[in-house]
Amino acid sequence: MNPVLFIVGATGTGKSKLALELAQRYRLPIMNADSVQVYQRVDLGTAKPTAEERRLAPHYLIDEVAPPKLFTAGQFRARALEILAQLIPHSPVIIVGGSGFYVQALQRGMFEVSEVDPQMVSRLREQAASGGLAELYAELQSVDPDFAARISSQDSYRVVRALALIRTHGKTPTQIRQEFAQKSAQAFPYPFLTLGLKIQRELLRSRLQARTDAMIAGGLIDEVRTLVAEGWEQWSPLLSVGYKETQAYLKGLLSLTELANDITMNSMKLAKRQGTWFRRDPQIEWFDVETEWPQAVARAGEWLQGGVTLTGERGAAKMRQKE
RNA sequence: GGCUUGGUAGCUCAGUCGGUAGAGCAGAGGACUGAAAAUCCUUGUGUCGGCGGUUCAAUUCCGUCCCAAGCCA
Repeated sequence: MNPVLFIVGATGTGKSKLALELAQRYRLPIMNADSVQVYQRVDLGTAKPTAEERRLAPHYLIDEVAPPKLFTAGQFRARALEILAQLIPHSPVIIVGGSGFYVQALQRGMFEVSEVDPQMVSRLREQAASGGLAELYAELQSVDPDFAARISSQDSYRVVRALALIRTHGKTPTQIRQEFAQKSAQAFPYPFLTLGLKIQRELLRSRLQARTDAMIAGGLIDEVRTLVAEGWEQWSPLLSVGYKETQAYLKGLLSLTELANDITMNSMKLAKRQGTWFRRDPQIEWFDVETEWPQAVARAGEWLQGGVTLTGERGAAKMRQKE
């Protein structure tokens, strides 16, 4: 069976560049695993591959959804598996992205629960936002004390999600997790290798500074202005790094210099969180983009070409596990 | 030149009626199962502008000098 190569790491490390290099060399398709690049019309601020770059290799799961629609990790997993089922019979696939949660969703599976009612969720969110969070957390504590203990009482996001699950399905997060644990064997049906790209922090900072300047010079502000004028200011991608700051700029809350500084700063914070996420995955093979790029390319090539037979102990073990 | 207000953590500032000081942000580390570029947790010793004086004790009071902003000449 054809193998899958994941390329992960923080924003600005060069994941897309590596993917494109490999895709061209071996004539392979690229699938996106970035939670913001799946959205249409947020192009400049997301560092999406350009139209030219997309001509060099087929890209999937970019521009999947238009405003005001949202895309979730669960939907990502489902779509990604559909697409892989089409592609894998014909070729290996490269999956690139910095959204650890999406990568995990694909590699390790998602709890099997149906959609929750969006209206109920927005009511819960409003309640949490208007001083009712403590009450909601207390309710969660009484229904699912184990889960409540694992999260912060201030974590409005998870408190709301937990209560939405409980009210929709009559099951607690703890129950859902336990049920899932018993049948999660076949989360990802293809042999895969995950490469992680790392970079020295100060180098990343200067790269992100340059990238921010290029985004602004390239028309980020106009991109945001147009979307805001159409009424999408609360649309999730417009609250992501680069977009929320530009919205603040358009409201006159920031100067142009402050805009650039804030975007770079928040990109660094994002990179830090992404690094924290991926660092805990012991299966990732890490390469420093400054000093180990050729090694990364070589390792990827070995995996993509030879697939299972040439990848040594680790790949073989993984393959046996998958069979 | 005179007057006024400031000078406290990398930044913005609070505070100490005299007993060597603490918030937010930044920075660092971490968590993470359907908005995840989200949401959240942990982490605060710095000649309290310099030098002198008073005092058992000064970042705090007094003097003086330096720096910044404003007002008056």
